[in-house]
Amino acid sequence: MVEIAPPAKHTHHHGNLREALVSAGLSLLGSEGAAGLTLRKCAAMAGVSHAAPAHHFQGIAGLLDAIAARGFTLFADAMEAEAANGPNEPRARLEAICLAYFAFAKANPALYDLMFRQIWSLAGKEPELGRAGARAYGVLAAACAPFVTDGVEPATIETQVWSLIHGYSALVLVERIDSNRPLASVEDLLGLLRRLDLKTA
Amino acid sequence: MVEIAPPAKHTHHHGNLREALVSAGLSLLGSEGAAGLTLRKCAAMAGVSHAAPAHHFQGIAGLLDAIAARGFTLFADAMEAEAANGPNEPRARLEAICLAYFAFAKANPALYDLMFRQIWSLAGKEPELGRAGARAYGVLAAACAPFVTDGVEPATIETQVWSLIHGYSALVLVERIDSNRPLASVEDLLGLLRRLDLKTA
DNA sequence: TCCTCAAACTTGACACTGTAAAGATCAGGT
DNA sequence: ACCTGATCTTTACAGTGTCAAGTTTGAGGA
Repeated sequence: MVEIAPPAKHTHHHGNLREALVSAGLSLLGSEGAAGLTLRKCAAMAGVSHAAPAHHFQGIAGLLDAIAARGFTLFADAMEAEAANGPNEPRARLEAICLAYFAFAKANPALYDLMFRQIWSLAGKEPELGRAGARAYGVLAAACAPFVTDGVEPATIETQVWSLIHGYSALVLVERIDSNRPLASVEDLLGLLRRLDLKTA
Repeated sequence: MVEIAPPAKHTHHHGNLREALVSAGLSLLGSEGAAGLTLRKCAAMAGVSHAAPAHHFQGIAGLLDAIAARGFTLFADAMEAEAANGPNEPRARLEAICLAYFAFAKANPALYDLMFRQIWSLAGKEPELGRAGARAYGVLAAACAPFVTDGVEPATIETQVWSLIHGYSALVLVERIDSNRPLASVEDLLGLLRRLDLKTA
């Protein structure tokens, strides 16, 4: 339980409390999992009283939203980086992004879980979370675009790809259902994507 | 908050407390969502003291496991029923099961969420939950069998199908990520499954 | 029949959670 | 200089799960 960015000289105001609380939350999520993410622990890490986070984010839901928004930003960054590194060919690009998607979920299971839990509760407000989520969606949608053949909605391809990789990630995080028959590898999963038609325009 | 199966004449022993607690949990999950599922509320519904559930299930995790196990049983029942009603043709059967899968998730969002959350924490023990989960997996695996062509592992097809429908269900429960582009319909999603090869043996 | 004893449940306490109201402190404008 | 509003603290409270210790019940043996 290390203090994150404590004030140099103790003033009453923290200076960058919002940032410190989100960082503390990400840290707790990584070290202790979802159960360890607490208003009071975040407050302690940031070196403020336990009621300070509730004040800034008006309740724990707001803090979770902010953490999830940061998560989506990191998520989009990771996918974009992977896409930029690989070859500029549609199928390879899509697969690279899917692999980055899965790698992120596997590396940050509690955060990934929180992200998709929080984006549900967002009822129109919390624009930061909405924007971060939309950006992540955009990265994947762009990779899907070359596979949108004439007469089919882009949403169809996007939903198919997103469902497939999200479902696989969720199932892997959850371990296998039937321990007698373990899940296939990511590469095997992507076999289904290779059946998508490439637009021939 | 209605009492479930209260004892006719008040004896010290409840008689069928385990059953009453699981039913109470399912009821709470349906009416108030995950946040409303509480040891103490379940106890009140079953007409026992707040510590009784913890005694039977040694902690709330045990109660959640039992509820999730019941959920997987209902889940497998629903998929089997749908498969039995439809035509005995591989593709139609697989699609019917996927639609039943999605319908169950949509009808019982909190329960569906709990099921996949709990099956993760099960560390080898809690055989009831493991068995119920394996049965549900078996229903879907059986529907996948006709698509297992020579040279590919059954787990590959099963993982592809399970990931696709689970991912879609999870995304729908979570609402759309980018509200500017809503998710495609289930039927559109199943378009990807129609690209699977049928075994020609 | 009565006794014993283990299991089922209750009671009471505890630590911890999020929330709310009210007070203290500080920054900045007039 | 003084007010004003935002920031943070203090204090209190209801609710959560868990634990230890006590009470009741029912079943099985002497």
